Amino acid sequence: MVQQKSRNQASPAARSVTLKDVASALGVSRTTVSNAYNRPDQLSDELRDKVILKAKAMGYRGPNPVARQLRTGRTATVGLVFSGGLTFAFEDPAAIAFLQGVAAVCERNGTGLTIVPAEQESAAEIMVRQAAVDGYIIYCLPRTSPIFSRILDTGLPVVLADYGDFPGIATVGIDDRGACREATQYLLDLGHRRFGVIALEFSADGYTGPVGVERRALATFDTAEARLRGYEDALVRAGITLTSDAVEERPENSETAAYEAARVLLSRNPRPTALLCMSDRHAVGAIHAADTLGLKVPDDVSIVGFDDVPMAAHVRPSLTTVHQPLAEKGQVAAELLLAGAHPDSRRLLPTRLVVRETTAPPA
Amino acid sequence: MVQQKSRNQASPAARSVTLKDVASALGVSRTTVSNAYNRPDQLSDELRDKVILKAKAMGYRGPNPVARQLRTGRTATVGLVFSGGLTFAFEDPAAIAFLQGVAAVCERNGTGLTIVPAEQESAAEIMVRQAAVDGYIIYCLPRTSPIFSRILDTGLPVVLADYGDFPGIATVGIDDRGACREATQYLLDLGHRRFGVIALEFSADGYTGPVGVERRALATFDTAEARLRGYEDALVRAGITLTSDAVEERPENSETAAYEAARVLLSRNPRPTALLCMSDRHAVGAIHAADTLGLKVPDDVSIVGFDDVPMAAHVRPSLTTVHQPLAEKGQVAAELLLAGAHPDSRRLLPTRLVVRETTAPPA
DNA sequence: CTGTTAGCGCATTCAA
DNA sequence: TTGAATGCGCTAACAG
Repeated sequence: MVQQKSRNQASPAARSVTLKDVASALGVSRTTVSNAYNRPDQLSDELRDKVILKAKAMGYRGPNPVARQLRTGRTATVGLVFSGGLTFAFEDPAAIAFLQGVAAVCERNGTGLTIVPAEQESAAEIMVRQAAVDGYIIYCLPRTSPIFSRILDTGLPVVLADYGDFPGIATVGIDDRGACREATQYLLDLGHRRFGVIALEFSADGYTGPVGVERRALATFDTAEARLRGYEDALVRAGITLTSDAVEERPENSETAAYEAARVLLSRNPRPTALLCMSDRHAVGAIHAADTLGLKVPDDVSIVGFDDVPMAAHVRPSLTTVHQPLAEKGQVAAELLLAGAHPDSRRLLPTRLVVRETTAPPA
Repeated sequence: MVQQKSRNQASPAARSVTLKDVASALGVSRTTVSNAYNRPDQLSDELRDKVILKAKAMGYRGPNPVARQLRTGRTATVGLVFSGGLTFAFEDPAAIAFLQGVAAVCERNGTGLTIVPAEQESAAEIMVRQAAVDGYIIYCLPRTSPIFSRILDTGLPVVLADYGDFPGIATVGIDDRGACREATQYLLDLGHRRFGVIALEFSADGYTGPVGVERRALATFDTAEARLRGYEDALVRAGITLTSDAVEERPENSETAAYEAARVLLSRNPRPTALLCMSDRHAVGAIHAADTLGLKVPDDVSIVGFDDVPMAAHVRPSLTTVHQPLAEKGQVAAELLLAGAHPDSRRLLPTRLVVRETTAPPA
């Protein structure tokens, strides 16, 4: 039986040609072959061509990336961790825009991008263990997630996106609280006095319903808490109290979820004249709910979203919403990481209220 | 100056603790430490705990993934190559749905997913060289792209998505031609006789305008050509000829691009009573164009899309379109790859025409 | 249950 | 320009 010398290797794949093989077949040193690929200026064009040609003829596929990574200590790849599973991530326009920003920088930089799902914790832990990356960007992962500490354990540079603040780790985000304060103030200035809030999840436990102090105390997602505070800032200043049943939490960022929440809020008596939503998808669901309740937007109820995803401008009526630079957030996150993710890095990106058609003075 | 023994290593990062260090500090063998992490059943719980504890105390971060990859010959990561740049990819609902499918399978399988951008060819070649993956899924990359041959050169398993046919490589796709034939037949049955087509790109050169035989001869994207053929199949059978100026190619899959194309087509005399679009985004742009031209959809003009992305059901009027299982396509691609991407694998997924509100008999 | 041995494939000094 | 030597950090046979 024709058989190669048995190798101490697990992979059943046929042993392939290595740089060494090419070198010896050619009677040159390994260095020379390596240089032919990686440092063309270190040898004569003639020799280089000869090497490459021979390599091709022998079926050499070029330097093995893994071996190079081990040798150089760099993978030229960043890891991106999403919470809530990839299915969620790729359905959420905000997450996609963020991803797009990250990807753009990676692309420009010749850096790979590895997606690490954090849906099932067990799987995620394995992923983090086995992923060959030079650093991580963490998007929307609850502080309490075990993945979080796993990643920190790797000792690799980390950038956090959309975390209020995290001493000792680089972060990028927006002033959620200020943005929401501004949006609410706008509604107050229009004359609104009765408000309802459709909130994103405070904690990754699937809770659905009104949000009271106990609920907020347990918050592991900074975003929801910061935004709610922003709403309150403005309301309190106007002498208005937001009762817990004026705030409906919906863990899922979908139109459907918000639809139901809006129906709950709009059925209260007295009915709120304005709905503050923590995402545009929620806002769209709220518009739909108002519609089916026979309420006109914005005449009977004003609605404000958050994010300013492309859809916000396209729905009818078009959405008044807080614009945040989602793709840019991704870009900055990637840039920060590529620059080493200095622990003191803190980038706050600007937001602005975009007034469109879903807001008006109350009837 | 306190200085470690100089190391033959490029990375300026501080040398970190290795498995070997832990082993010697503990007076056990490297195997034992390795086993403590990878094969808990190979040593006593007691010893294992001792090892892990000591490792932690020493600041050992666990087995280095790259070293493991080199050693095992597996990276447990698949590469996903998109054409047209990531910015495009993450903006295109169809691409995202595909990605979602791929990601879901990877997640389930504990496999990483590395996105390889193929926007700039030079950068992409570098990426392919340096990416540590066990195989590639190629989505929408023109046959003529140099990346294509680079990837084939790696000798790694490859699965092609949405390529008509490719001898010797595993593929997954749909029967574009048949699906379009069916959609067209439906319009014919409604009584339509004058058609316009808004086409996706035939070749990645940015060409915009009517599509004649010369243009089609150069096609490097199978999808556009197959779909156009499908339209023609049905038309020819009905004795109708599609002239080249009844087909407007728009390389960009956006509402805006289609809007313009539709204005061109709907300005022809006689005006087509039906528009066949190769994507839902194109169809939505066409609806918009009809609207601004004062034409009612579907009374004055029927419009058919392709893909059945979520938006298709939500726009008003809701879109009659060809449904294709986008996420499932991604799933199958990933499954095929994980199963070794046998060159003979060919999976054709079912499509179906979803009739909604944008089609009706001609006036 | 534990240790010994032998590389995985490469890039990088340093000397010639 | 080129080559020899070295080890990146780990895992899997295999033997004890």
